[in-house]
Amino acid sequence: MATLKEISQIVGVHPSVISRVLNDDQTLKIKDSTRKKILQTVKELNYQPNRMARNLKMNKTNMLGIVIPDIGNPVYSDIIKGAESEANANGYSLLIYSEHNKKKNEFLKLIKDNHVDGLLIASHELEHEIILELESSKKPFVIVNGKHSSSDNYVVLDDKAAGKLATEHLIELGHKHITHISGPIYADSAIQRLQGYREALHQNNYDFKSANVIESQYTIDSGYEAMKEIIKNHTLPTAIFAANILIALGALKAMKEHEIKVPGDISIIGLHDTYFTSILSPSLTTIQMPLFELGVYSVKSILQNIEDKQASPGKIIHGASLIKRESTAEFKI
Amino acid sequence: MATLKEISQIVGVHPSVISRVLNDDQTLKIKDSTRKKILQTVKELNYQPNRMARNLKMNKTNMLGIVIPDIGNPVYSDIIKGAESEANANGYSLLIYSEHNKKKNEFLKLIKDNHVDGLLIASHELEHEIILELESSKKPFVIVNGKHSSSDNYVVLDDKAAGKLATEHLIELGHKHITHISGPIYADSAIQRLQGYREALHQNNYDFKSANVIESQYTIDSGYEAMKEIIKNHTLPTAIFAANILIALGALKAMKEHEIKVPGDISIIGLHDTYFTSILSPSLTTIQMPLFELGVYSVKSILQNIEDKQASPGKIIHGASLIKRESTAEFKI
DNA sequence: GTGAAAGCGCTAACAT
DNA sequence: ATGTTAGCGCTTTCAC
Repeated sequence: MATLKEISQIVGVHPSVISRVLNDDQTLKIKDSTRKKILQTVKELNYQPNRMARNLKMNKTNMLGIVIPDIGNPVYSDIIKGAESEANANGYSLLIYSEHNKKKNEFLKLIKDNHVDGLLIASHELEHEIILELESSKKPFVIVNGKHSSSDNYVVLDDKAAGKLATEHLIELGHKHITHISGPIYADSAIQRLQGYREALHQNNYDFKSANVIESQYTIDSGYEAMKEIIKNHTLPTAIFAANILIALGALKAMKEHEIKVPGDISIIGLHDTYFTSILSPSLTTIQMPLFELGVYSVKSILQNIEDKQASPGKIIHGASLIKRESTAEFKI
Repeated sequence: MATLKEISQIVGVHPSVISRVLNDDQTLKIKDSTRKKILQTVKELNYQPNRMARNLKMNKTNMLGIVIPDIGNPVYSDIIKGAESEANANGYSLLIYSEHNKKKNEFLKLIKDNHVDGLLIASHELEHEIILELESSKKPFVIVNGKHSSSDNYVVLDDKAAGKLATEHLIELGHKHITHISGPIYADSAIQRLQGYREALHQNNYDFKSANVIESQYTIDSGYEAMKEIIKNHTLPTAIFAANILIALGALKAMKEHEIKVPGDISIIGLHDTYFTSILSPSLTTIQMPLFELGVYSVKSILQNIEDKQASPGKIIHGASLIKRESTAEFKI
């Protein structure tokens, strides 16, 4: 790879001039002929500025990091796509840091050793000390899809509205016994979705019964276990609102094993839509969330923070829409 | 963030000594007391060597890149997990470069500007000139899950064996009319899988008919179109071997729309297993491929190349196994 | 046992 | 209109 020095020797001009030409330095006065010559040799030698040198000099890597629990989770791939698209549009690239298989909180190194200029954190288990460390690092960060008591740097979805929408859909279909398989209660998203469920019940003069809420992780396995518990311990509900797509998949699996017909015996609606929900049999009714936009806005927020040196306040990305498919049907006695 | 210089001032020793202590320089002779003092202040100040400076000095980023067509594709997430795991085990991190939404061949920049020390390329559309550019860059690269006529740096799966296994399964179930929805014929994986299909037919004294092969992209939409074409133009087969999981999903969708029962009317087997195949109704019979191992080996190969300065030859990762589920059944008249 | 010096490739402020 | 200089933070070779 050619260096600035090499180019300068060929063109017969000082390296710094080349640098200024390539970086569009407006204050630079230069003859058109030399500029041409420079640009031509740069092109001929296929010159590419050395990123490592540039980074060191400018104290900037033009990389953003995104910390996610698991790269295989379809919810995150949509967030990533949004984040990546916005990052690229601004000359940044996105380093995806998947936490499965890593030591806890190891992601802090990304910031501490200047690997990235800013960090999106889409991980729900964030301890207070971690936030403190992040803040002391002076690098911008934003908590994506979750809140934390000790930080205002967050971007979330309107999970409450989504939970309400899901529950209202089941109510409109005439269901009286609606069970909610919630996410883990330490996650703000789970709390909000549960809250939406409660509000919908309340506004329709339904009693909220805590026995109708089963807590689960946001995983297939955990959703499966939750559904088995519902089947074992309770009188069967006629409808289920699963707080997450993976939970819904797990619940479907359990129902299939127990030969519970969907939607004949039980209707089910899941939160988050993904590319295969329409292919399931029955196809799954879902609440679609603006995950791409969540990623986009999170990056916007970080970039603004990088420029302004001050964090933007917490933000909610609205927009949750019902996608009615086959897994929910009218309640019939 | 503290720098070496700052530490050195506190400890009262030259920066270079600190560097040598931290990098375990065996030739360094130093008093135990000063070493202790150094390590202690390093810890107290939470010192982290500046990655950008280190990169420049050592001409090395300790990053590997992986170029994939689409981050949402479950096939790639397993490869990524394997690659990441092996990279991390060797002190490298993995930069995921998803090509959706990017200019073609833009990934070359990753290498040219020294962003990464080596590149895994899991993209099927690789032109000859790109290979040339890669080779002229002198950085290690490996083509993952695909071959290319002009390079020996590849790691592939045993796609032929997988295609054979899938087809044999259908033959054993008594099917006579087996249609193959193949991948795009410019992809080596598609050619190999088709070859496996042919071999299985041949060894069982079945005629190979080109009319029984429909070409598709490795996407849901394309698989859907391919299946619709089969339904429209041909006498229906009794079994289908889909060259890829997404193709299988698309085919399932088309069959569902046309009220074709699986496996009652048509049996279907897909290549690649993923987390939700068992949850589909009917659950999908698949050929599971060692994708994680593919990722692991690809990184091993790159790292060896970085050390030895010479590429390892092409390699096939064996291991394709049938996972029998509900979507395939015995042929009954 | 420790220090000094050089330099990776680039950019930015200041000279000429 | 172009050149000079300094320095980002680190590692490495050599000197004492």
